[in-house]
Amino acid sequence: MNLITLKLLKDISKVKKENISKLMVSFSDPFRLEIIDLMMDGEVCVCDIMKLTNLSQSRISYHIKILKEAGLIADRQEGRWVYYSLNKEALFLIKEWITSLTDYSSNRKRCCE
Amino acid sequence: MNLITLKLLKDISKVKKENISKLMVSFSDPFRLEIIDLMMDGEVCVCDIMKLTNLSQSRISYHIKILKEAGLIADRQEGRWVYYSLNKEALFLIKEWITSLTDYSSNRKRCCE
DNA sequence: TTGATACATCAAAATATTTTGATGTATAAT
DNA sequence: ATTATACATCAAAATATTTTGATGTATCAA
Repeated sequence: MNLITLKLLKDISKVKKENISKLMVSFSDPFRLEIIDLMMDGEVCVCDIMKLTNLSQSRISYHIKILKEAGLIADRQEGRWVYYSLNKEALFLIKEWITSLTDYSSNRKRCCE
Repeated sequence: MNLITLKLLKDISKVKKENISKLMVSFSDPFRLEIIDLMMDGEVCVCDIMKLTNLSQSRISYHIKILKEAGLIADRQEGRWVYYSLNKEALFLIKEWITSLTDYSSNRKRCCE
C-alpha cells in the first residue's frame, strides 16, 4: 500500500469518526445486539421484538431510537405497524472503518519517535 | 450463498456475541477511539498518549484497561514503559462479525411470519 | 363514535460509566 | 539509599445511560 492510500484511509477514519462513534455506541448494548440479530431475518416491528424477547414496549422503543439515530436501521410504516430493518449502508461504513484500522495499522514498533 | 453457509454465519455471530459486545463497548467512547487512532501509527505508551491528547494519566489508564479487557490491544513492558498496540486478531473478529451481518441480512420483507 | 392496538414520548428512578485526585508499585537514574 | 519516572489502582464524585410506568397519538375494527 502506498503513502497516498494510507493518508486517504486515515482521512476517511477522521472524517467519519462522529458517525462511527454513534454506530459503535449503538452496538454497545447487549439488548440492541439482540434486536440487531432479529433484524438479520428481515423486517421486524416492535411487537415482533416484544414476542421474541422479553423486553417491555417502551424499552424496545428506546433502543430502537438509539439505533435509528445512529443511522443503523431504517423504518417503514404500514398502517399501525412500523417495520424496522438494518441499513446496509451503515454496516458497510463500519466495515470500511474497521478495514482502515486493519489495513493502516503499521507494523512500526514505535509510533512517536 | 446457500442455507448451510447462512446457518454457519449465524452461529458465528451467536457464539462470539459476548466478545463482540465487549469489543463494541470498547469502541463506544470517543476518547478510546482517539487512543485507537494513535495506535494505528504503531505502539504507544501511556506517556505518548498523554502528550498527544490532553487526558490525565489515570484517565488514560482507565480507558486502556477497558480496551485491554476487551482484547483489543496488546501490551509489552520495556523497563518502566508499557507499550500498547492494536491486536489485529480482534479487529478481524469484528470485521468478520460485521461481514456476517451484511452477508446474512436477508432482503426478506418480513421476518416473523 | 367507541374501544382496541401499535408505537412514541416523558419524567423519575435505577443503574452504569467515567472522571478525579490520591496513593501504591515497580523500574531506573543519581 | 534516595529520588524520579511510568503506570496501575482505588474510592468518591460527577455524569451518562437505561429502565419503568404513565400518558399521548395515530390507525384501525366493530
